[in-house]
Amino acid sequence: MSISKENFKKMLREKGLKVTNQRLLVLEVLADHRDKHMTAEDIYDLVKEDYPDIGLATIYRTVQLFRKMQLVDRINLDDGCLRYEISDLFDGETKHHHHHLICKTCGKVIPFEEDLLDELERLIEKETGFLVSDHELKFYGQCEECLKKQHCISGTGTHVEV
Amino acid sequence: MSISKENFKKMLREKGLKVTNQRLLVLEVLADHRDKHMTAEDIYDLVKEDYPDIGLATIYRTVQLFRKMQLVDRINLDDGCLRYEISDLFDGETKHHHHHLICKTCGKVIPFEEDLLDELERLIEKETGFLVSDHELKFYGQCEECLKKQHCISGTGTHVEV
DNA sequence: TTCATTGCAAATTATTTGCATTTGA
DNA sequence: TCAAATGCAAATAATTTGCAATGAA
Repeated sequence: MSISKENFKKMLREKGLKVTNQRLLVLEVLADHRDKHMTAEDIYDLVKEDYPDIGLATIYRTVQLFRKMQLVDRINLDDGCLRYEISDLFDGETKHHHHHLICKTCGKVIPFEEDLLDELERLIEKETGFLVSDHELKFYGQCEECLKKQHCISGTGTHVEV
Repeated sequence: MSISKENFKKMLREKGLKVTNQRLLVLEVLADHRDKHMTAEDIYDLVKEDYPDIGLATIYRTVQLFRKMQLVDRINLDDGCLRYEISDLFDGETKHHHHHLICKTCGKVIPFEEDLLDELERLIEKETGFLVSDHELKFYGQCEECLKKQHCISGTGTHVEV
């Protein structure tokens, strides 16, 4: 099951919510940046290019709404802000849920895909009765480059996309 | 390899750092609350009982130091604050690294132990060259009780220990 | 003595909220 | 028309930081 832009509009209307330019633009920006980890500020700056009057509060309210609609996932890379990415429910492209490898030295964030966790989810459901709907998995360590040059200019820990 | 209280003092001295009452008390509080997820505020309140003059900033600086010393792990349960627990390196008790099941309905946090991730860590190291030193895994969903009484008084989402 | 540490208060910063105004249905 | 949505500014709240005073070695 996949959600298209038209579906999205219908979903809003069905709930008595309104289709606004702001909502469409936020969705578009997120869809155009699949697999990037976007902060509210990042989204804000991009939407501003098309719609200079938008307010940051609207971005926050919109991603909250999208999260409830299961249109975006929130990720936390422990750098002091929350990040958002469009969910695999939107627009079909079957994207496996991925994990993040976070380099403690240079701050780089590397995505890693695999399905081993499905097995674990089933184990949890059997053993605890807890119904899993989502998960977040982060690995901390050192990336290949930083391992090579151990004398790597001791990084800032700032978020870096890969 | 396990770190004792004496080891801890030695580690500090070796680095030219000082053994203070505040540091000893924070360590003690954390050790006495294994498997609880303690906020800085929680630690602060408990240390205050023995040492009423301690400042909150000292708690923050101390857990930062302990993290660098690998004495505590930091966990993020997405409730707006960071939590700390003593690491399995301290005082021997072999505690498996555990994961957290977070109930979206009532906010309960259930620990879950297993070792499946070791396998995954080895896979990552082989495929990406990334050296994993730690991980954090959270599952979101609904706990058994909330599933039963779906009409569960729609929870606050506040952190609840189990 | 001397430099690391502390407590306090002020600063920082991501996110949320109140409210008057605007806008989609 | 009218409730939902927005932009703005102010509020919130966890964490960090500057600095003078304190304390461990």
